[in-house]
Amino acid sequence: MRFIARDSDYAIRALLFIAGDTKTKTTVDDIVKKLRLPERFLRRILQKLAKNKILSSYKGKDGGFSFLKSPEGVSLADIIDIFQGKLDITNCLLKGKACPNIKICALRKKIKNVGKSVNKEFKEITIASLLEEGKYDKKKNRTY
Amino acid sequence: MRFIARDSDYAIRALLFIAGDTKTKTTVDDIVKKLRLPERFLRRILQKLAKNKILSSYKGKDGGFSFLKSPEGVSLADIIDIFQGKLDITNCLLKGKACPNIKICALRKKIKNVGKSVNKEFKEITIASLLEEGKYDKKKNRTY
DNA sequence: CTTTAATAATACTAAGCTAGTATCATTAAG
DNA sequence: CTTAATGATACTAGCTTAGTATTATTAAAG
Repeated sequence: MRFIARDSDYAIRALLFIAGDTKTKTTVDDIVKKLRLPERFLRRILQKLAKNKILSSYKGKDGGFSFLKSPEGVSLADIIDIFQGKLDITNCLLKGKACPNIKICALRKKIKNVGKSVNKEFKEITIASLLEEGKYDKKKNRTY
Repeated sequence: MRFIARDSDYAIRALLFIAGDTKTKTTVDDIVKKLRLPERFLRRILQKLAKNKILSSYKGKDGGFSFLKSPEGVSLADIIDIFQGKLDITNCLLKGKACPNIKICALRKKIKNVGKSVNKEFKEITIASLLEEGKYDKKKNRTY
């Protein structure tokens, strides 16, 4: 089972790059050159991040992307929510059909609770916190 | 994001039925009639459960399925593992390609930990424990 | 020793999802 | 008005999911 889809993953990489960038506006080309991600795909990802008020986008010459929310305010939970949907979708798969246990379902309730706790943990992982760890690694000559 | 795929879901329903069945061997037809699940699909699911030593299968007349492990020993983690693969697959999606942060990845380490704790919680949800709750609901005229 | 009632193995398939690509439109600076 | 950026939208190959279909095997019972 995979927690992180490719678009979420690329989004996080890109956000880390933008957060660590010295320029006030970062272009898609800058990110692509550094992170070697597929350009058009990344464009759509950044567009989605802009639509979801994570980034601001600026069209035209000297355009690019910058954070709208601060990196402290952007968590893994937010990203996963945007690209993969809410974590706690644990609906009954037989809904509508003749399900013998339609009224309550102990299992689903339990899973929902697990989903909630995962969500809580993911909320604590922010772009800012990851960037901090990234800086630490920079000393060892590792970049994010 | 979905935690439980359809085959896992059907597997759990079927296991709950088998665990609660008074017969020593339960046939696929019995389960299909009661739970209204797609027969051929369910067959393959039960075969997989047998291959994975969760159930014993008996061919021929008077054949059917029964628990090999006890229902106490079969957890949600086991089922998900069988049908959806291990929970903590958080490999770097850029592995092999030129990844700027190939050596360590703080994010992935964190996610791996979340995966581990989910796995722990899923290990505590057993067929037996779900059956207990089912029995409680039976008093309210609800069957599993 | 054949019929019957069960599972086993394996191949196939339609629909939807994932991870992209391609094209054209819009915008703003200089 | 050219250039350099993003925006919107449509398309697509390959994979995954949720099944179906077919043929083989096995064991009990008459």
